[in-house]
Amino acid sequence: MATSQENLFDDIYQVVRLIPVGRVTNYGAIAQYLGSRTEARMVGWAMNACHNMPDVPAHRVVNRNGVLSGKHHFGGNVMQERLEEEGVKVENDKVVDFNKLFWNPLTELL
DNA sequence: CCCCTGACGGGCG
DNA sequence: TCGCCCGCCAGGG
Repeated sequence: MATSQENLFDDIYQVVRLIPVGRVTNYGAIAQYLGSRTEARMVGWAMNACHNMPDVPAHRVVNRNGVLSGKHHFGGNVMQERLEEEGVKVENDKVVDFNKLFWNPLTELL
């Protein structure tokens, strides 16, 4: 513990936890919000380690196309059902009206 | 030590 | 508008 890397991961989880219900965001937005030190891939990588963080709504994080790129990691269509349960319509593994449901930490959070 | 992959994104042709 | 390539960081073989 006390490693700067964990701090970075925790920072990513922090932002993801701030995502309101019924809203979705993309990896690049989180990375950009944290700074250039983080890249979209790193966010995804952190999400891969979020298995120890049940409070991290990783299902609300999709790619810039609004596609549930990480749904495969949730197992079956858990990610999709999770989003629909929160009021987010998902069709063809893609978030409907992703443009409207998009939550930008750089704009809405800051 | 070297190579490849990965829950991505943006730029160029 | 669609398709392809490069870049970024980290972990595994």
